[in-house]
Amino acid sequence: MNYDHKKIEKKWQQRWDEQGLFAAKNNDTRKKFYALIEFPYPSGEGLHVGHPRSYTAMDIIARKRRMEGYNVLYPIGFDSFGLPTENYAIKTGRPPAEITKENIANFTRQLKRLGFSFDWERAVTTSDPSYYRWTQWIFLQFYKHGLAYKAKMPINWCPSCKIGLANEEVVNGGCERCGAPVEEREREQWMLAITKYADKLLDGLKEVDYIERAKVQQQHWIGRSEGVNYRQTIKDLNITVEAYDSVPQTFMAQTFAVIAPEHPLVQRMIEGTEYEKPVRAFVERIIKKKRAGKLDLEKEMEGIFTGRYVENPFGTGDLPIWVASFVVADYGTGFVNCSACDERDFAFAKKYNIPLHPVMFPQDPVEAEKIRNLEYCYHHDENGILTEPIEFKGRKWGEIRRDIIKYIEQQGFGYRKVQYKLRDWVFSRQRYWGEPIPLVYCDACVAWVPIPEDQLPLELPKVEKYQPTDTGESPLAAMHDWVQTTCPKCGGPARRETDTMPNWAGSSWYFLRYCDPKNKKEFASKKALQYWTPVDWYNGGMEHTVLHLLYSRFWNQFLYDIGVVPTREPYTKRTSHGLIMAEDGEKMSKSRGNVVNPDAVVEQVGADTLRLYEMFMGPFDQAVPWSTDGIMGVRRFVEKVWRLFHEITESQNHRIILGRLLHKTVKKVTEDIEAMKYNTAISAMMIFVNEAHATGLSKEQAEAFLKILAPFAPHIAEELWEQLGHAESISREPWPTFDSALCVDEEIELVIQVNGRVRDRLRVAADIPEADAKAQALEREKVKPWIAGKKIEKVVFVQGRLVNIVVT
RNA sequence: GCCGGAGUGGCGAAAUAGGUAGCACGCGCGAGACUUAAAAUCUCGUGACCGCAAGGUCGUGCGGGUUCGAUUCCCGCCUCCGGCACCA
Repeated sequence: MNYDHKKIEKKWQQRWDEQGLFAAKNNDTRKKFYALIEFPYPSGEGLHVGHPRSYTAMDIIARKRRMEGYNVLYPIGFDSFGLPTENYAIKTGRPPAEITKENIANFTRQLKRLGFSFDWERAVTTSDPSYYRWTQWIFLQFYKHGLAYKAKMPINWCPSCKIGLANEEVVNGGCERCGAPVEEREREQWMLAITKYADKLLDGLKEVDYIERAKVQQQHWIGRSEGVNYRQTIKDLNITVEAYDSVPQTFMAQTFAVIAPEHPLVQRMIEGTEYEKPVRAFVERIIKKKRAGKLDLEKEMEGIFTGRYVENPFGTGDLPIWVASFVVADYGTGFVNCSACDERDFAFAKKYNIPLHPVMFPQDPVEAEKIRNLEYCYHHDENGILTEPIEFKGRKWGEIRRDIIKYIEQQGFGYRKVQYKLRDWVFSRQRYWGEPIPLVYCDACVAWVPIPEDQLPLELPKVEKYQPTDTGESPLAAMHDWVQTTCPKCGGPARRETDTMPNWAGSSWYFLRYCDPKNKKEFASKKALQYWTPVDWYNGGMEHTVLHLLYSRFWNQFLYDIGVVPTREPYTKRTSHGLIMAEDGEKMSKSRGNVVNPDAVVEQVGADTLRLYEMFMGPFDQAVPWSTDGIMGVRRFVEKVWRLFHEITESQNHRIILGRLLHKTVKKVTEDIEAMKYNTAISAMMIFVNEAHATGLSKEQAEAFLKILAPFAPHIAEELWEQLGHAESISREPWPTFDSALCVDEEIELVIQVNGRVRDRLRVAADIPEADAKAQALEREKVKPWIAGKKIEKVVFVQGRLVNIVVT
């Protein structure tokens, strides 16, 4: 019988579908397991070979868990709002909803062909009104709790996409999607106050099991630092200005201050003075450069004196205020006190001949002299010795942080302050294809009024044109009939918000909807959430670590705080897969023409082979290049399995050997799956099959092997399982167990070393006594020449491994 | 610059509570068997150098160190990938 992957795979996919085999049950006494992958964006290009890497990995986990007796939820859905579809709509004039429907149909077909054990009955689509009704509802909860607010602020504006971008969407000063240089623009934007959750998001990381890289990246992104804000006054103007300092140990070294070019105080400081003209010119030039994204590239720092001084709260003289290019406007106060103990400050002062006053020195007197002479900048050294203030003279920089902050507070110089790099989330988009923001502005109430919850969803109206307007408003703004409405509160005239939500919105809570996807009264019932959440294991790409992962944690924590979800953290465990590169080692991309189409692969070699290959190609968390030859090797393995079950008959005399190997294989596969070491798990199964070809195998052995193969290659496993005479799906079988005693060899190869070099090997019982092993080793013919005439210092014995004779 | 991760055969990679590196597995390549032939399949070989061979020497990015023994641990570098990037 020939192995016909097309026939077999189709047959089982249909059967699984008909039987609803992978539908998760909400009311169940079994222990639950919630496996999650990042749902795809249904692009016109169809599935990418990168998708199955993550999906197969979690499918293997999900299938194994079912066999281990868990009630498994492994859902799928579509993150269908977003730019590519809208851009395609602009180009073709076709409604995005229509395009999306087609793309989803195509993705569904492609995903089903790969045999994933998704619960298709729970599939959600973020652009479906029955779904985004609840996205809007959650937004209103944010609004009602004061965490959604409108602010006029400079946003990252992409002139090509005509859209405002979140900080996270700006890559190297360019638009993440189209690469065009990003400009700054003032706009009224809806913001989500994620910074209010900075500490909670940080704390939550302690209680979750995430891949270390992801934790570190999130911590970095949140960027918490603890320091002091100095209270000080600009001389002659009587303006109070604070300066943030995260390294206050060396505050006595401060000799000047800098302010960001964008800072509103700059204008007030120079108004009507001789500095007004040059400073204004400087500021304009720098801001222009910054907007063009050209400032970061050249590391050169520039500045200009404002003619003003800030009163030094420490009484060591007034600090001249400079406008400096390197000051970040929206971090801290945008105003910084500078000293010899910071590299940038030091370089800046040197460039403009501003006096410096070091107060920390190395213990080495020669080096200390160099610091006194300002030869280089000395900073952040745990062992640096302070000279000022007098109360801290002689103490080490690394030991005085707490004390000095206390001192600064006691003296009234400033107060303790925590800063974050995290900024609030720019939540509105001037686009059509997103969730409408369910608020209306009422002139009479002078406020944004929420649409009553029972009137949700606020559906996206059909428009004629999908182009953003020239003013940068969304196409919805041109729909006057839609925009003009009445205020739900006072009944007076009102106008709708025409901005929509970013596509991070729908994906920030989809894992909750999966728990109860058809619910019409709530976003998910308490009971369903209680049972399923948190997600036990979430696998996804590293590229989503500071975007989707952080945002969805934020939403979940907020929903927890208002009492509508049962757990603080949404995901217990987070792992990440490596990228699949093209055969040439480059990133796969349409423009390079090196994209591998999964449809063609499945057609040619079958879904089981593709799944196995993607798991076998290399370590799961590492980037690996695609290899057409490599996939043929895996195909050969699949065919070998097929032949094993059709051609090889049992041969009694080798059953013992194979039995041991089977136990070892079951152990290896069982453990490797948990550690996501799929490549070595498959290699172990290959070894087993190679051996079984030589020795034959019994029915029980064949069955056990099929069970461990099933999560990887479910179609062929089902088919062979059926051929062995079983009527029930193999996915209903219990996961095989192994006998630890049978996983160790009785006989081993003992290595004999002389001075650490292998000179001989011999087969001995695994539990050979130390004395016997040593005695035998010394008597070996191959060993004798190496020890003859030499003094034996000692003989090292490692149980089950080696004897090492040390001679001199 | 800072923070992660990684450097091992012709290639993807195995092996790290220190213990046979690469006869884990797979690909590729070479030879052979089967075949009229090809494909498929099966068998054997495949790090470098020396040697007819037995065998030996060198080899896990580079330089040191600890150890009977280091791909694994420590110190100092180099290169590549990912992230952050004037955050005071």
